[in-house]
Amino acid sequence: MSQKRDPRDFLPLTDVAFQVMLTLADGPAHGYGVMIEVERRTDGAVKLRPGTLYRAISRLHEAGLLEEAEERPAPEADDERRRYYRLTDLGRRVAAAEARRRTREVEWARDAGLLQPKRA
Amino acid sequence: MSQKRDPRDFLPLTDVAFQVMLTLADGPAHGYGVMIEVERRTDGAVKLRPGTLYRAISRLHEAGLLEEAEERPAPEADDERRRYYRLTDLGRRVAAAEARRRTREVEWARDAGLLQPKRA
DNA sequence: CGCTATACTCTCTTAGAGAATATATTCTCG
DNA sequence: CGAGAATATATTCTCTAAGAGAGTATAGCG
Repeated sequence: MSQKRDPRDFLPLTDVAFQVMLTLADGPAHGYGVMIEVERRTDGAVKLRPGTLYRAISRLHEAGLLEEAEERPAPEADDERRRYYRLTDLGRRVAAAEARRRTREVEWARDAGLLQPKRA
Repeated sequence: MSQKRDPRDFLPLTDVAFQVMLTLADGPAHGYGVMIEVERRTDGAVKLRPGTLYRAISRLHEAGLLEEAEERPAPEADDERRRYYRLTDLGRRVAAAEARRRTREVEWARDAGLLQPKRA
């Protein structure tokens, strides 16, 4: 039992959901941290607003793709208000499937001449 | 004047919009053809419904990313009901920018260990 | 006191899902 | 051959889901 659902049943993920899961794939993080990290990584191009972020998190939580992490950083580096999340096993597989799907999209873009060829 | 807008102002594109533009990047196509082609390329994983497709087309059209093409296939291969579209120059640049953005996402996914490394 | 960090909620608008409408052509079967 | 089914094609409508943006709340820090 437990999880017999096919990761592909969850695809395609929205861009926001994928960004959140990508951040969590590096390890547990808290909501505000995800917000900052996505903005940093995308050079400010993708900006998660609180309404967008927290609702995305709660949807992913309900879908069983992420869960709250109990382990917390050492107290001197922590802030007790934070709520940490991490990907579930299913979540990681879904994120991987979505990454493969997007890889194919990018390859089509390359084939269509929208990108530089892989190696000149 | 004409087009002085930065392609990045249009990002991020939704997945549907990107799929449509990716199809048109191969050359002009008509609505129904795009629908079939996206479904084929994605092995049925992404299914464009009429309501989704035609509204996406009309949004992209209003935004100046695609335009109607006058050239049509030879009459014996044509169907006069069809309406052909093709990317504008701006549209092609926007699609390319989106493709680069998505390339970066996929690279993050790889760095996070969600995908097989580039070359074993 | 005002700023930053943090979480959460509310409303408004946009986008996608899915079904329905319309019509011409082509295919199939009695 | 002719009727009816299926296909090709475009468009519209309503319902739901998702993102935008602003606002609320609170604690700590300089």
